[in-house]
Amino acid sequence: MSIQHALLTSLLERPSSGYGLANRFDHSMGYFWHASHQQIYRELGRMAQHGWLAVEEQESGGGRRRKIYRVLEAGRQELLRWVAEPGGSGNADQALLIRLRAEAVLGTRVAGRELQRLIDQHRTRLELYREIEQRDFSAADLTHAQRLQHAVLRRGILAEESWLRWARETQLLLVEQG
Amino acid sequence: MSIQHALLTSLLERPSSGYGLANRFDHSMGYFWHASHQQIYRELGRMAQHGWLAVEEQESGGGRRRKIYRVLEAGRQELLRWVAEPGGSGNADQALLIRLRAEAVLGTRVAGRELQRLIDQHRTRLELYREIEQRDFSAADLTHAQRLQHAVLRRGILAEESWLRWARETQLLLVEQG
DNA sequence: GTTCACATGTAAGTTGTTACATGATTGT
DNA sequence: ACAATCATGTAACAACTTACATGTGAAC
Repeated sequence: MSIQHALLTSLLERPSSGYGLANRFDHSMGYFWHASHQQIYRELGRMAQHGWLAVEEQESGGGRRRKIYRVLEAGRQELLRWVAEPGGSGNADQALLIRLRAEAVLGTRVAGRELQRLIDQHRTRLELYREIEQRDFSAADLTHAQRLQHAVLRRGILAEESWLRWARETQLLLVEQG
Repeated sequence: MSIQHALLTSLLERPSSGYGLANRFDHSMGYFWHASHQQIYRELGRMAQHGWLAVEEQESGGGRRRKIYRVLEAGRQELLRWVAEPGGSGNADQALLIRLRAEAVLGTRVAGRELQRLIDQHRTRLELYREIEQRDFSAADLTHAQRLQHAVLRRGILAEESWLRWARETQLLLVEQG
């Protein structure tokens, strides 16, 4: 459900049509998330019904219709509420990235708490994976099948290490008062 | 749809009940994927209908019912077909990890091609991200908002670098004849 | 006797994907 | 004229999540 908050963030940066949003989305959030245009149109419709967005229909000259969506105060409040709220459902790592982008446009400073929560979580998981690695894959004479299983575990370990490196980098950034 | 192939792989390693599968799944594939028990029961039912699995119903003594699923030849053939077939829909990175596990149990040696295909893809993406970084975030006087946007891009860059490190590690493994 | 792990399922709702459908503007 | 890009939507389906529902066996 945080696709809505990703869209709110994008729309606060600049009011846009669904089409324009889909394109910008691929460039600004595309590093970690893709949304199809159908998803975007559906969510825009819902958020307009909730009163989070204003729709301005343009019939610019001829027949080409465009709908420009702009975030209303209720939408901004919803985004503020969501950025400050910890966890929630769905992928928390992705949600954190959206929260950082949202902070950039809202000017708040609350995402650091969520970052710390996820750091603890990832650290625990990494420790677990390393224990499994030591226990099951530290022998010198592993079979080919075992080495393949090890490779799958390695992906998990390297992914956690990489995430934690990024998290430290980002934590330094949040501590500075820019 | 490759949840089916993940389950086939697990069941080839050991025939199990849906419940047992759900638990083992969290430990063997849990590094990159979680499946709820409802998903598992549904897919087991479908695969049994397809004739990929045999179901042995146990009414062990009293009333406790268990269904033990075992992979039939048709299921093994399907897994063989899928492992060799490139790409397909869904997350290709996750699918590769399942393919590696499947190779461990099938004894095939075809996943290397898919690994190379994904390496090329990830390399291209990483280059693109680095270009964006240089173009938009190499100045010394970035605002706080810009630095947050940079952090989001950094996650993408570090994730790609980490994936490629893993891929090189894994490629060496596949080249050795274990 | 009550909690925990085992074990399986239905139902409803949300989200995501794929296919189909339409029409205008811009550039060649 | 024709293709590409802009622009929006419906419909059907597939996948996934959450809640509800049930019952056994073992341990404490």
